[in-house]
Amino acid sequence: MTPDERPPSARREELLERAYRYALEHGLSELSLRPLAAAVGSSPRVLLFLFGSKDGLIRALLARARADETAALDRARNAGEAGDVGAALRTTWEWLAAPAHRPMLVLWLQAYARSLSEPDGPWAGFARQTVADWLDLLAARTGGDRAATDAVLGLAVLRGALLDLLATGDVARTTAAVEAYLRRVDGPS
Amino acid sequence: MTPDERPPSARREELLERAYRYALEHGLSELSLRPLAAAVGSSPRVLLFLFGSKDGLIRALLARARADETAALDRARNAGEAGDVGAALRTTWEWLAAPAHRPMLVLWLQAYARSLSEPDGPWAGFARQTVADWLDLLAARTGGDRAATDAVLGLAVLRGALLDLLATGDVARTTAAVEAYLRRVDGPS
DNA sequence: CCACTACTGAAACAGTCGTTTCAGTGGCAG
DNA sequence: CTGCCACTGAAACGACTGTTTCAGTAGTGG
Repeated sequence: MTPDERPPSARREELLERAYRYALEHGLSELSLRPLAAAVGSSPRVLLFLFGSKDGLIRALLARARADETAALDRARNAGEAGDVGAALRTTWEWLAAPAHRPMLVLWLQAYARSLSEPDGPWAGFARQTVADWLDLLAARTGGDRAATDAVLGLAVLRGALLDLLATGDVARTTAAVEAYLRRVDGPS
Repeated sequence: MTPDERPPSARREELLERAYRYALEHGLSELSLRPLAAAVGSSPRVLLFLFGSKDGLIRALLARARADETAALDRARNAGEAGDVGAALRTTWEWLAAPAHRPMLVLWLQAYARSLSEPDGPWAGFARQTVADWLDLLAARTGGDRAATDAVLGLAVLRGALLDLLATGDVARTTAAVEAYLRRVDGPS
């Protein structure tokens, strides 16, 4: 009998939220139960009981991180008029560049990288899914093939600038690059 | 007395090369000495002797990976005429999109992500350094401020498209996006 | 009161980790 | 032959890993 994870409960969600905040500070790669349990005021015994296994915990944390990402996705969806890819990109970049979101984005990149080198385990499919989510959003604003390519390119600009920003912390330089792109795609008018 | 790592020797470089190939298959995050030693036909004792510590080994592997990156950087430097950023980007993308380089690039992304969440340890500075290397190259081809921004943007396009490619494996779609960008930056002429 | 569910503490299990200790190899210079 | 040097094997050390066993506790509904 594989120990199943418990259905959502008050205690489970409280501990998940605290564990998520702990993961934002310490990263997911080196997470281990005993220090985590001590930090969130619990015990390894309880974490295993509520989440079934460490993999179950990681899956739950990844899902929690995806909830933050979905929030950003919705914000982009409601930005500007329908069909206005530029507005969606601009809004999303503002969100990405906000210093408060940096720990979450580092966590996101970690999960992305890990899911590439470990097709099995709780990380599986994270990268593929996150790409698909964003492309769906951006492509839904468009019609033809050329516009689909624009969505792929726009997403690449955001993600590449984000990589740069996370490494250097240089908001001004990376924002200038994103805006240079938007100026070209919107037309110089 | 901290156990120092030995100077380069025939045996050291041979084992480093084998360990590098092992890391390309299994990733760096979960690397541990005993399985690695078994795979490369050695023992933990010898790896510690030659590299001083596990951190020393990782530093050596990271440096080895950087050697591959430097090769790509030189290829970009020699592409097209001086001042032709587009040619450098195009050449680099061909290199990035080659299936043979994929394991190395996944490894690169792993190191990048890890160096963001762990400022100390052997990973330190990897992300910042790799960004700086490429920006130096691309910016050296240019003069004014606008061109510097173009370099940042061009690099972002490559890295963003690479993230997409590594997750989805879709060479055609990501290459189309990169070329759409190059067409705009070179001008429609 | 009683049974039931949800949760918890303490301790132990078997395994892996990086590293160290001790004791050697084989080869090559003097 | 002697001494030095690069390298190696076997075994152990203590710390840490996820997980399990056993034994509870608090609260709630019948």
